[in-house]
Amino acid sequence: MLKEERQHQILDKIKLNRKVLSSDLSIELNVSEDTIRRDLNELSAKGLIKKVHGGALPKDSKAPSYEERSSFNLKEKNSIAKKAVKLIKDGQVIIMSGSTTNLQLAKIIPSDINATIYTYSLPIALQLTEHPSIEIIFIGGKLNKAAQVTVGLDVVSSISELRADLCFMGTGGINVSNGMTEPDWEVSHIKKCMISASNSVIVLCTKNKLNEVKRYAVSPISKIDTIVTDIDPNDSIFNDF
Amino acid sequence: MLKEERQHQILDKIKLNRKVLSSDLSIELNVSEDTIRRDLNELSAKGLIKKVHGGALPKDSKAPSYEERSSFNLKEKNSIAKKAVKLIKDGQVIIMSGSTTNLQLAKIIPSDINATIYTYSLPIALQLTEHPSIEIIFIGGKLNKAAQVTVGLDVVSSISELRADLCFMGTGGINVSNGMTEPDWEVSHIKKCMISASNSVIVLCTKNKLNEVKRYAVSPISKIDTIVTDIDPNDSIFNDF
DNA sequence: TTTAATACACGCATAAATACGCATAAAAAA
DNA sequence: TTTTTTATGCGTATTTATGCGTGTATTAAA
Repeated sequence: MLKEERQHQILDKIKLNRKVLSSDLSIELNVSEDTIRRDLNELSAKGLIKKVHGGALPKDSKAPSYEERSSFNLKEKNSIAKKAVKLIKDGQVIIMSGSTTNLQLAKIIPSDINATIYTYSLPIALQLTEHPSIEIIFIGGKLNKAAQVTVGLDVVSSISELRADLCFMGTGGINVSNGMTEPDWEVSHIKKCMISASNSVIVLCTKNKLNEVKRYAVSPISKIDTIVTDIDPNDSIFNDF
Repeated sequence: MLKEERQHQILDKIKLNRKVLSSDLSIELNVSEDTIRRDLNELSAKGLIKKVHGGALPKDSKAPSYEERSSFNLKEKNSIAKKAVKLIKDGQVIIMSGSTTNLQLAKIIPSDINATIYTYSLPIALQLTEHPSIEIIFIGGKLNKAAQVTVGLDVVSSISELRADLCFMGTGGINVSNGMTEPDWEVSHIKKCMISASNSVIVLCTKNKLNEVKRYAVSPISKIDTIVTDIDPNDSIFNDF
């Protein structure tokens, strides 16, 4: 039996039984436990399963939880948020997409600011409940558990009916020729709506997203009014822009 | 049984019963208490549970402000939630109002239950994102910061368009002659909608709410299918019902 | 407070699982 | 073909998981 074939069977079995033992597999597939272990280690390295002592389990389906991601690059995100918050003027209507950078922004909005904020992100809405004067409108729909944001047609149609002064959004990637891009189709669609609903579009973007290109286009660079980043303004990376 | 498997079962049991004893687990999982203790210590080191003398408790991870309110009458609320969770059948469509008792309920829904849950409460939705299989639909609208729920016309009209099997709701007060009542006009209106959208209405109600009467009527007792409380079924308080 | 009963941490022993080096077999490339 | 790479199995040293005994800490009862 080919190695690849065998590994495929292992994956199937894990999917079916939610657990496998190296000892069982060794007998079942007529190879030594050593070989099984090597298989499991490879599959684990590819992130397809979770190797444990004695066998393997299905990989924790949840992509790195929201909490974990929010601590990654926290310093940069905070510095971006600090710059972005200055763009908020009293009395504005604002749409915020769900990103950890936006969450940082929500945390630091000065308490004397009055504004109406539309969002479809659970953590951002929850954060904003601590602000004394901001009016929060939550955009309902089907919840994406991993990202803790609502998605789907309801969200799209709700946003289409809005009119906002500002819109803060995170991004999957951005560069000069492709503009803003997202890895998820639904999100890309929602962001298109956000852009057409807003007078001014502000993209919050950490260094690592710059010059990244994802699968689905959101908007050409020309439609973006402001990009806030954590990069030195003299950096050569800006030559293109 | 694999170590990881066992630890996962321990976590499930803590989630369900809000407490476990090392001695019980030892018998139940067929390992020595020593092993159980080592498991509990590991889970505790990972921050997943709180180890105490004799066993372990769930680790509470919510913001302290909300926590304070939740912890009032927590014991009673939890006992109500345990009874109520048994009423959930696989595949049902459920509406949940925003109350701390409902939040307790959301925490202990067994992970093998499949259901679609509509809610307009931020904490409940956030809690449900940790459930592996439940589909969550968040009902959008203007946010009430204190209660962390959406309110207003949007909510009313969204709920009116629904059809649900079950509806779990907290209440401001309930008695025989006035039925269910609420101190807030908007909330009373939303709850009326919930009732007409659901085939079966379940009211979760702590002792102190019984025989209370608030300003705005929601529903006569006749429209309520089930009341779950923390009171002894022989209590004289039930004579009227 | 003193005392008895549990629950606990620690060290050790054991068995199972694992990693590593090496030899060989199988497959692919030259 | 020969050479090179890859996959596999085996022996051995190491690591991990677990249970048990002992002394200590914690809790509850007297």
